[in-house]
Amino acid sequence: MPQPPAVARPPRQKRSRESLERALTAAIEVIVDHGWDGFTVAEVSRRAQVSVGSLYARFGSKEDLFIAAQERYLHGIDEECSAYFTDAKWAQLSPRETVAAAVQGVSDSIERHGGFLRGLMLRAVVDPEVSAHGSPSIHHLAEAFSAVILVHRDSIRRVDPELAVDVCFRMVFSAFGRRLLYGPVFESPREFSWERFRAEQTRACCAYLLGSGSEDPA
Amino acid sequence: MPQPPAVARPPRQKRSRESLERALTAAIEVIVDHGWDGFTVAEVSRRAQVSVGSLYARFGSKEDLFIAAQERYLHGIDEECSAYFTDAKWAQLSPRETVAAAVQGVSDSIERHGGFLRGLMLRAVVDPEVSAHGSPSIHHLAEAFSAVILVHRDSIRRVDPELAVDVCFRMVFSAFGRRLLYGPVFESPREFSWERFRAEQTRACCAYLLGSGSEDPA
Amino acid sequence: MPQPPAVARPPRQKRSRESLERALTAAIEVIVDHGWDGFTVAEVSRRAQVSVGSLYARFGSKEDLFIAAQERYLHGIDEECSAYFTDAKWAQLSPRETVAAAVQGVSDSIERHGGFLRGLMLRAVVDPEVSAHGSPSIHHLAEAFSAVILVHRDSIRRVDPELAVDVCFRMVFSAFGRRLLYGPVFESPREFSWERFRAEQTRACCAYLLGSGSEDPA
Amino acid sequence: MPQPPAVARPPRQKRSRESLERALTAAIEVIVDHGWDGFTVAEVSRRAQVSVGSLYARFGSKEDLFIAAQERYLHGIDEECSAYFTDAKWAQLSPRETVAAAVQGVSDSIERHGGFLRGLMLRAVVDPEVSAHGSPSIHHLAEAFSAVILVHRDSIRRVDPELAVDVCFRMVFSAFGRRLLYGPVFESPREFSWERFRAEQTRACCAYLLGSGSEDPA
DNA sequence: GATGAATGAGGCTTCATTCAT
DNA sequence: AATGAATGAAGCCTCATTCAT
Repeated sequence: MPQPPAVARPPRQKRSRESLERALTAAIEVIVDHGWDGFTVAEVSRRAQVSVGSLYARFGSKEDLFIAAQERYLHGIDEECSAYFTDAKWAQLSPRETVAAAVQGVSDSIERHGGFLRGLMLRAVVDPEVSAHGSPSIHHLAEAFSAVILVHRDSIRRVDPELAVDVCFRMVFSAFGRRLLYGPVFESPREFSWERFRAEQTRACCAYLLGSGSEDPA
Repeated sequence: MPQPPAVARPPRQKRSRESLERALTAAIEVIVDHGWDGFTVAEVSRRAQVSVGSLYARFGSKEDLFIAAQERYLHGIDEECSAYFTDAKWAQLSPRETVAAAVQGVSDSIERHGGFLRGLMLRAVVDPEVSAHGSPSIHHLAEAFSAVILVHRDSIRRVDPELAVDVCFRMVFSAFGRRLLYGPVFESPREFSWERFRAEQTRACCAYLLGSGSEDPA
Repeated sequence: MPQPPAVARPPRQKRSRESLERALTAAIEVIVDHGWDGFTVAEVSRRAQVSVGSLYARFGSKEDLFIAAQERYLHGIDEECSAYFTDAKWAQLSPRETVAAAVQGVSDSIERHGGFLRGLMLRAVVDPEVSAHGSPSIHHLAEAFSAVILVHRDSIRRVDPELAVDVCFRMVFSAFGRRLLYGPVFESPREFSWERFRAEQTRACCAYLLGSGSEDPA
Repeated sequence: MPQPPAVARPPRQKRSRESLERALTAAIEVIVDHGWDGFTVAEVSRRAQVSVGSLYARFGSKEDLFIAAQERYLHGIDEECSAYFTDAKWAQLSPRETVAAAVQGVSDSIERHGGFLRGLMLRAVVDPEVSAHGSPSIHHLAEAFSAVILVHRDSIRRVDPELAVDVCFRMVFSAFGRRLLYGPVFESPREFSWERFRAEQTRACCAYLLGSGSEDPA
């Protein structure tokens, strides 16, 4: 599982730790509320009640501040993800139910953290550091997703089940990520609710992984 | 099919048409080479050998210049897309081959125009005008994709074949679009070639649409 | 009386004269509608349906265009003024009535042409050419104002009646001019209607020129 | 009496207060030396030895900088005005002398601050904020002018002495303001010294307010 | 360490004027 | 002569980063 932030210079005193705390919280809020375009050092300073100078003392640059906020935020997601995917419930699910629940885990996570993820994904396109620091959390999610499904490895009708599950994860993650950034009618005028979209993704994954029997009840 | 650019004020004289041409070409180049961040009015002016004033005479604002470049570029893609999807070859393909070729059409288009599309997609997240002007071309592609596959409607084992094909398009487009923006190992450390990725997308679509028989030859 | 425009290069052909005509009319309209800030060469060109090049061919610079428009406009005012102040009616008026009518003449003229005069006065502060070209018309008005009042020279209880009348004109012109530019409550919060203001100006002039007997009926 | 500037964000440190000081001083100088047209942010920055960014940190916009300079300047005038009109001398003056001194107070103030007032008045025509922020100081002057004269209310032969005095103030202020902006021969070719002009204004006011006895000693 | 004022490069846009057609 | 496209200097403003206190 990804580790806590390593970017910021570690603070020694309590007061310092608190203001670092506020800085990260504020940075996240700014991203959520105003997106990357509204993410200015001055705005974070104002919200965090931490001086610009301190921010630079701690983070070195705007980019690093962003990355630290990102790590902080993703750390939270990681824990959520771990909690979701290590629950006891999984043991009792059928392959099909497992896929459904796994897809739902990914979908929910993206939907719930949409505000921040928008800013993050936008930035990751352009800034390799952001991309590099964001990747592990997604890998972690991918890993968890794969693990629960691969429990049913025998039901997977693919030569390379690991690969197949990986492909599923990519499909699902891409589809929801895209929807998050561009809305439901960017690629196609047909509108879907988030739930319906998830249901279809699930069906597609089942069909791909589990093969026959996944057709609609005709 | 989407229409040619309507954003720029039409020039009257030949010299003028040439410089408009240069402006659009330069704008596209700048986006390809330096992305949105490098897309400054001054830079386009320099590359196009067209004065800033002329750009504003023609496009009114930086945003409009971007959109005009976008329309110009997408118009080219639209034509490519139309050419690809209206070819005679389609008549002779099996459902499975049809899906494969359709996926490949989308995949190739995205790969070939990756440079520009990166800038465009990045911008579409934030600027609703860009999004609105970009959408039709993707809808056009979606339509073409759907049309060729729906020829084999009878082979589709879904209650709502139109919807199913739409979902496929979204999956494929999202997956390739994402890979374009973030590279092959962003979501998962497992590396894929573009071709392999396409092959798996195809399998997934076949499984989802065509049902049994789509398993790997075990 | 001031002469017609001498600034613009005289046109030879009819078509030319017409477009020069349109240019001047348009220039005036622009000043009236959008003030000096909206007075751009491009805007005049658009309204006049005369190319920018032609405007420059004719007027040499934006400043000269403005001055030509000014002369054209003021020429009209001059004629109005002449008409007003040479009417037969004056012969039958008492000194007091004469002052009242003269003040009204000035007041009406300023009010009626307020739209253009605002732009003109604003410009005259800053541009000596504009000031120099505008002056004669006001001098003309001053002259007419003085002339009708000086008919009653014997009633004027001042050592230097010419000077006294001149002072009156300045007072009246300044007061109305100022009101035109700044509105009724700029100098003092007490509001006046334009008519009331004129009435008081008249009283002041009468008091100053004609002396005792000008008090309010106590 | 109008209050000191409230527009600029208050500085916390000494260095800061000094540079704010320099900014305002420089802004005023620029207006005096080059008028509104020369009042550019860059020029103020240069003169004040204060960076553009600092100006914006403090004033938010060019307009606000102008208004802050205006408030600063007018505050000085207000104090001068208060000093002049609350002096003990007034108690000993006759009505006629009082009017003369009051007119002189207005006249001197306008003459002394001509440089700045030109820029200010020019701007007030076009910018309602400037107008609104300038008005109170003139109202203050009007109030002082009225107060000293209304001490002699019994000598004023007008039904409404307050109104009459107000009218006088407007006449005087307009006349001097106009002369300031346009010079002595704009309305009439007859040249006057500033003093002579003031003398006549005084006579006119006396005649209007005090009635008979104001004739020139024939 | 912490603060927040100061810096100034760099971005967008306007518009008077010129000049090729 | 007439046209209107082209030019580019100049203006306003933002914001990442530095640095005096």
